[in-house]
This record gives sequence, C-alpha cells and structure tokens, in this order.
Amino acid sequence: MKKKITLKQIANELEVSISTVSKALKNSREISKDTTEKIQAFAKLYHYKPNNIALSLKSRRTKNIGVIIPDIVHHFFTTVFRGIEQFADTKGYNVIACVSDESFEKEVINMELLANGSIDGFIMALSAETQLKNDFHHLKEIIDQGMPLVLFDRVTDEVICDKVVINDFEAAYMAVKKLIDDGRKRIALVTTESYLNVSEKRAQGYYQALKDHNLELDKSLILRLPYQFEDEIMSETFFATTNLDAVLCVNEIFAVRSMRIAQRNGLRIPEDVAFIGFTDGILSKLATPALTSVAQHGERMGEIAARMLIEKIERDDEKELEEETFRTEVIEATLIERESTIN
Amino acid sequence: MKKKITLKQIANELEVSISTVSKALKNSREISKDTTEKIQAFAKLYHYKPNNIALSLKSRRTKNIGVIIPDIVHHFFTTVFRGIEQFADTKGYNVIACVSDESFEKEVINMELLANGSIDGFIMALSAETQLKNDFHHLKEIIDQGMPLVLFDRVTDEVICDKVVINDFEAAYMAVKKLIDDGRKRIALVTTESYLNVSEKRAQGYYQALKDHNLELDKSLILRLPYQFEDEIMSETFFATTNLDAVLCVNEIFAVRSMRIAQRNGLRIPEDVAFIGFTDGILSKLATPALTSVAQHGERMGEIAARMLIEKIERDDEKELEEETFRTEVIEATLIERESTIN
DNA sequence: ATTAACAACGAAAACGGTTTCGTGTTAATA
DNA sequence: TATTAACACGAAACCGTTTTCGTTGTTAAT
Repeated sequence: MKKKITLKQIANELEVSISTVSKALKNSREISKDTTEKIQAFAKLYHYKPNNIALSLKSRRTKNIGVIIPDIVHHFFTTVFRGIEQFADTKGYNVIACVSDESFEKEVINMELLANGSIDGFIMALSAETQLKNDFHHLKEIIDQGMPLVLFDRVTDEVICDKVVINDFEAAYMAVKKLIDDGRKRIALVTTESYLNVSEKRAQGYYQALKDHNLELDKSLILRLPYQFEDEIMSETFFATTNLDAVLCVNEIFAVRSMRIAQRNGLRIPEDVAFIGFTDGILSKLATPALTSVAQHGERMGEIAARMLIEKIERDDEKELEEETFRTEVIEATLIERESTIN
Repeated sequence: MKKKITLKQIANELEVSISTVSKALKNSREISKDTTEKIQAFAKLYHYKPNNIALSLKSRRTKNIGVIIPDIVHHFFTTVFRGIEQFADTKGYNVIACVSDESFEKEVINMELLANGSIDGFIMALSAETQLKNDFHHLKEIIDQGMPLVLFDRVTDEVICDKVVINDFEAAYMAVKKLIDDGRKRIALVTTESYLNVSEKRAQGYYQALKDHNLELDKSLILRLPYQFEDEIMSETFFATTNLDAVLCVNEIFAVRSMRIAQRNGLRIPEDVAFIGFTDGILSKLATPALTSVAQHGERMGEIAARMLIEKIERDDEKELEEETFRTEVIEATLIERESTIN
C-alpha cells in the first residue's frame, strides 16, 4: 500500500526545495531544464497529484457545489440534478448532494455544515416544510456571507438571489385551455395537500383559464392529496361521485394514479375523461394510455442553474467591486400530447 | 456582507493568541474561566464556525464520501443513493455524487479527481462500459492507495474489496419457478443488450430454473434490448410472433414496455401471458396491470454499503496493524406479487 | 528565602500546497 | 576590472486549524 506522495517527499528524495518541485511541476522557467525533467519524471513515476484540500485551503475555492433537494427518488429532481452534474463536470466542479427530505431542519443543518468552507455555492429547491413555515433565515445568512445561491423550481420571493423556474402559471393555463378547446366542461384539479409554491401557481393558472373561458369554479372538482397516499379512499370516491370530463394533475404520479382509479370506475380515457399531468417523466410515457404531460425540462433547468452559479462564483474572483445583480430565468414548459387527451 | 470570521481575527480583536482562542472554544481548562467566556461570547456573536477545509487538511479526513453511479435518473440507483445519504448523514458524512453515464472514461476521471484528497472513501456501481472492457486498473490503484471502496450491485470478481449485492441468481430462479408453478410453459426473458453482471446472473437463474423443471431453453424466447429503445420494432415482432405465456424482464422499464406491446397485440395479462420484472419501483406499482416485481431493496443496500465504508474509514484511524478483511453482503430479494401474475 | 508546583497563556510546528521575494553564480557589459 | 543582468534555486509567508511544548507569574511547600 503506497500512500499518496507529497511535494515534500519529492523534495527530500531529490534533494531540492519544495518550492523548486512545485515550480518544476508547473513548468516554471525559473527552473532549469535538467531539474525540471528530473522532477517531472520522478513525479510521474510516483503518480504525484496535488492534494485538493491543500489547494482549496490556499485558493479558498473548493470546486465543489452543494445541491440540496427535497427528495432524490423523484424523477424531476434527478433530472435537474443530472443537468447540474453534467454542466458542473465540464467546468471541473464536483457536486455534493444533500437531501432535505422535505424537512426544514435537515435543510438548515445541511446548509450550515456545507457553508463552512466545503463548497463554493449552493443550488437548491426549497423543502415543503420551509415553504410552509415561511422561514428563510438560513438562506439569508448564507447570502449575507457572500455565498452564491441559486434557487430552482421551489423558490420564494422572500429571498433575493438567482432563480430558475418554469412558467407554471402559463403552463397550467395552456393545459386547461387545451382541455376546454377540446370541449371539456367539468375540469378537475388534483393537487398537493401541502403548500408548494409550484402547486399554487399551477392552481392559479387553472383558475384563470376557467375564468377566461366562462367556466365556473367548482370547489368539489378540486382534490388535494398527500405525497404518500397508500389508501385511495379519498380519490376513489372523488372519481366515483364527481361528474368530471377532464383532470389536470400537478404531477405525473397523481395523474397516473388518478387514471387507474378512473379506469377502475369504468371511465374511458380519453373518451370519457381526459388527463393532463405535470412532469413529463417515464411514467407519462409508459402509462396506459400514455399521459399528456407538461414537460418541465428539468435537465435544462439544472444546466442553467449550474451555469448561473458558476458564473457568479468565478466572477467573484475577478471583480469584487461591481454591485450584485440577480436574475430569474424562466424556462418555457411544453405540453407533450399523448393518448390521454384527444389530439 | 460579512465574510466568515477566523480564529486569527478573533485573536486579533481580543488581543490573545490564536492558540488561546482555539483552546477556549473547546473548553480546554488550560484557559481561565474569564478568558474562555469572553472568547466564546465573541465567537458566538460573530457566528464563528471552524473552516472545514482547514480541519480536513489537519486531520486528513474530509468527512466526504464519493458515490459514483452509472445514471441518476434511474429508480434503483436513486433508491440506493437515498440509503447511502441517510446513513452518511447520521454519521456526519457528506456525499459527493458523480455520474459515470455508463462511460469508462468518466468513471476513471471522476475517481482520480476525487481520490486526491476530496473524499475518505468510495461507493460505486460499475458502468456498463467498464464491465465490458473488463478493465479495473483504476479501482485497483485506488485500493492500493489505501482508499476504502465498496462496490454495490454492479460488481466484479476481479476487484477485491467490500461488496453488497442482491442474490440475483436465486431471485430470478424463484421468479421463474413461480411462473412454472403457475403452469406457464413458454417463458421468455427480456434482458439488456449490453453486458451487465446483474443481467447475466439473472439470466443464469432463468436458465437453471428452466432446466431444473425440464423445460427446454428456447433461444427465440430471449430478447435483448438496448437501454434507450425508441423504435420498438424488435420487441413488436417478438411479442407478435413468439408464442409465449410468461415473461421475465431484468428491469421494470423493460417489463412495462413489454406489457404495453403485448396488450397492443391483444394479449391479456395475466390470463394469456404473465409478467415479472426486476426493480420494484414506482412503475411496477402504477402500471396497468400492476407489475409483479422483484424488490431489490435499494435503500437497504445503500445503507449497508455506507455502513461498511464508514466502518472501514474509521477503523483505519484506530488500528493500522491488522490485515484487511473484505466482506460481501448479500441482500435477499423479495418477490412482490401484483396483478401481472396470477396470485 | 528558596523551590516546586501550577495556572494561564503564547510560540511554533504541522497538514500540503503556491507564491513572493531574496540570494548566490555566472556571464555579459562598460 | 568593476558593474550589472540573467539564471537557478531556496527561504519564508500564507491559507485556517490543532496541538505540543515552552514560558511566564503566582502560590504553596520546604
């Protein structure tokens, strides 16, 4: 077992100083050709690689970015993560992934842990609990320390920083409009029980579309579901008793589950009921019938978030002077039409 | 914007030495009560937190573990990841996630990058390309440097280290046996085109089960699919022409896609043909009909992998002496029966 | 009065690098 | 011959900690 070799050891072996070794390895022309070659050969032989931690301490840059997401077993978030990871990789950054598990406390703890020098910046989506509590002191502190932060998808107006979101309102509006254009009259909404910024915006788009097309808002057509719903009693009766002809769901899981129940109740899709979901993931593609779904372009979202973050990180190096400027990038959602609506 | 404060700054402000500050903050009784209180109050006021990088450099421990997986938008891997992250979290470790994208080169580059001091150990599943090339020099080098490594799921006998796997052979055997017991005679296998250790083992279990029950191995009943298969020509004709009454798929995506095609061809599930998949994920639960599937218990796998790794990391501190000992933990797969087979 | 013990603190090395600023040689120039 | 410039290298500071090992000034014991 040969431990990693250090500059010091090379210097000792070759009877030169540490500085000479360091310079030789970066081809400084302060060092003679002879010495340089000798040192480089030796270094290569022993697979010398500089220690990242030492470099970080010196440069005050870790080349790590912290990503905090509410859940990892979740199609959309992993898609975003992939986008982040891919872009970060091209720029030589590593990604430290933390899962808040929708818990405020875990979010706070993880952030504080990472903020103490482990990373150069954060990318995150707020946990449900954080949005509910409306407590963002941890984010504000981080920003105050000069740590770059990019929020995506689950964002808040309370915190001033870079953000990247999709146009949830418009996307929901578009989806509902399509249903109306197809002749649907009784359009239901299946949304999350817990308060989420995105669900709320989608609901707003739904309301507005109904209103603009002179359809009355029927509260009995709105179903709120918890994230984990083992028993389907609620939804079972919902689909049995409500006389609906279309359903907009704020995510694909709700959509697919709803379709199953509807089918079990003898409803034909899309003839009797049309379905549109959000999050165009694998479920949408493989459901029967295939689900018409709003694509959120998670991968691009991740890429943009990473790009914004890294730009800010690396600009901090250059010019300390200029005042901060924050952007919010909006990604256009796309409706992917499949079998669950009439084309 | 107040940057993070350091020991040095506190020392300067309070006109004591750095060592005094350091000791006072850890309640060393070398320091008087007065000074200690004064320093602690000051530190608290300015939210002092020691710099992780400096600590790492000193202690030669980063409290980071590197996780390299072939894909992140993948139910099973994220499940394992969650298990790793959760356990790591309880032990105060962070997780750096890298995606090899099934590429040998990315795997190598990422490993070498992280191995230079960024992490204390690796947990990984081999990329398809690595398994195909059968080149594990990067793993061996890492191990040789004394870096702990745990392989999971996608493992190899070529590398000697800790491993955690499921009993793929037995699980496939069990699944096929169940189909045979249900009276199925023409049982197909849908597996991956690229060579994967796990697919191979599952295929072996399939062969053995057929053999033990005196069923002939019909090569035309074996379908090999690429990971991304946009066109379904291959599988379309497969289900149309082959006269099969049951299908074992090495993952749930293949299973659900297969079921769709079978249904499109007028086959009833499970009456005409039964389906069993691997990876008991959300797709299995939400498919119509719900898919009977082999649960791989990814979360537990991740937890065990993390436990093994952290144990090894922390034991390295204590006793350098004792010789290395490597374990392979086998997790028992479970068959979750649903609608796609007869109960 | 002398000494030993102790309390309270600081100096300095170490972790593994980078980088600035000398410094001693040698060769070129006045 | 004296001055200077270029060359090749080393010493030391620095990044932010921890920790060992002094070094003081008091106090208690002899």
